[in-house]
Amino acid sequence: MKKAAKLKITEEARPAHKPYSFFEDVYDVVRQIPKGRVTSFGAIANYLGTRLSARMVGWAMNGAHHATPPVPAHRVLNRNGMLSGKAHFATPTRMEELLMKEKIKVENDTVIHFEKIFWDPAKELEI
DNA sequence: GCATTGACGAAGG
DNA sequence: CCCTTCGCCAATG
Repeated sequence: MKKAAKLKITEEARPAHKPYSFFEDVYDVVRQIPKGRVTSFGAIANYLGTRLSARMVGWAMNGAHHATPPVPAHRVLNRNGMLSGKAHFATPTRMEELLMKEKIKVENDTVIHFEKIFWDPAKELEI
């Protein structure tokens, strides 16, 4: 489901009690990341058609905490496979722990074999 | 309403 | 190869 999220943002605005559709799109993609796999902000942004707005994906994750159903934000890393958002979790080690549970090895705040378990929505999901 | 700030990323020096 | 700058755009002061 590739849609003009960018346009919907400005159009639908946000009802406050409801998140931006762009955010929902991000959440939707993140929720579809297979267990044991990870992706990057850029990949998601690219899938949504806003390749140059990877920051927005990160910003979207800000609301992922109170999003329902829950969003596995720990599977989203920066392009280097680093746990850039671990500071935003309940505890600084929460993100790493969640990844470890999925057999994903983390070392020095970076996912090992990142390219190997990388999951590109634009490629794996729909095109 | 302008300025600053990001869970980013690519390009330039 | 490391560091800086710039683009992107919503949110916040």
